[in-house]
Amino acid sequence: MEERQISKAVIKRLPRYYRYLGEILNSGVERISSGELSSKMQVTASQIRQDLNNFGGFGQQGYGYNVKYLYDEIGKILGVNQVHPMIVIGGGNFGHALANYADFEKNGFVIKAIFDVREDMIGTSVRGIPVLMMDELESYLKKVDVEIAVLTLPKSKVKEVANQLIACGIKALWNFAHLDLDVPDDVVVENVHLVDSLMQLSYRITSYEKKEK
Amino acid sequence: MEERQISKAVIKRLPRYYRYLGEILNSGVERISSGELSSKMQVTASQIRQDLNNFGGFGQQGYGYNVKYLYDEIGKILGVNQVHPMIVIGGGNFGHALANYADFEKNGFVIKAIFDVREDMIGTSVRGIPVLMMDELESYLKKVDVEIAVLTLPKSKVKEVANQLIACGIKALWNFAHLDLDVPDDVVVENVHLVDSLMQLSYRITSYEKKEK
DNA sequence: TAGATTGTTAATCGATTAACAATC
DNA sequence: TAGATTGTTAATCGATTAACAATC
Repeated sequence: MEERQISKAVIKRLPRYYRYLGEILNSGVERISSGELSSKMQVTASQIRQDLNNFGGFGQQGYGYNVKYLYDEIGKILGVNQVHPMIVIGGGNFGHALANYADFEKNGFVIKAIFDVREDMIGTSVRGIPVLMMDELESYLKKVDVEIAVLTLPKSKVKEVANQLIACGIKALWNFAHLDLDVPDDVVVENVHLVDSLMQLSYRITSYEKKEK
Repeated sequence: MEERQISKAVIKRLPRYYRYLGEILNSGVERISSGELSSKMQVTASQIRQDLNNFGGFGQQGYGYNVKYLYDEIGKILGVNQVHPMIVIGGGNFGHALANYADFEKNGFVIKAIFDVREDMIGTSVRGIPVLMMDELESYLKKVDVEIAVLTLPKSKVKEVANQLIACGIKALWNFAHLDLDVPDDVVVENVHLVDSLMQLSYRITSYEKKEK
């Protein structure tokens, strides 16, 4: 039950480990030491070992880590060994782009439907994913098992829709709207704040130029 | 010249302060204390004061902070008081979505052109933003001042294009491809790794369910 | 002046790095 | 067995929080 809380910083690094290990695996390498991985990834070997040991001992003294095994184990930790059915709310440009992006499926994130309010989208589909109307949402969620709802709708409507989704039992929101959602404890929200990301870039440009003067 | 290095954690919080202050400003509030802001934003008042004091004393004892002034000052720190001309490389779904997203412009991030290789896009435009061909890129960059290049092209082509851009003098890359770019010291890269974000969400779903058992 | 709240120093907490005994 | 490399403890570093003197 009560597992030790893993820090956010560690979780944030896991997908990157997973990605590098996948590439190393594809290149046919069988084993790797924390030292080798360290130099590839530009993090310390110590950090790699500490991070991994939060979840258990995946390596072997004198040998290192078996790439395939470690890759799979990190996959399990991240939950990408399972299928995560998703729906996209908002059939605008962003919703379309996400639905068209095949990389998600490779990791088990499967978009089942797109919801929108625009009536001219009735009957359309994106890469085989049907576009449904928002008023069908609740009945849809009663029939179909959905784990993650992706929010790509206008800021003004997000809160209302999020509440509706939560009321229907959705426990995970991937939020692209530029606001913070206030949700119950058992609902997880991951934000993608593109404007914030751009501002951080802008800060770094500005501060770099300042330093040079 | 040699300013004290501001930590990444602080920079990451600045856009959020900026957003909240913008909303508070719009609601007509003139002054705010770190305590009030603290309860709105769910961070400690102490952190707010520490963060701000990295850049100077923006408040006044006994009074708090003038919302408009603080908002503007953070804007300057982030560089959103300036115009940042951008180009988008990759006219696919994502490039289109970004070009259509008007929120960037509000903060000074203006997309000037979209570049693609697909010849059927010649002469087209998105919201008035022209789509140009990749072979025009270098001559375009000689004529037009561009600060940020947005990379929304297939993984396989990103590195090559990034090098080309850097050779043309671009100093800032906003990278949507799922790989880490290796760039010179004077070039800044901000990554948007959507798959990583989704995996973090997935981890939190999985670990939450585990705890509940 | 008294009250409020900042700016800033000190204390605490957590994360990263270093070191090394355990062990393959 | 000797060499390599992990798992893990200890040391360091940095970030957050608490406390309070300065001051509006």
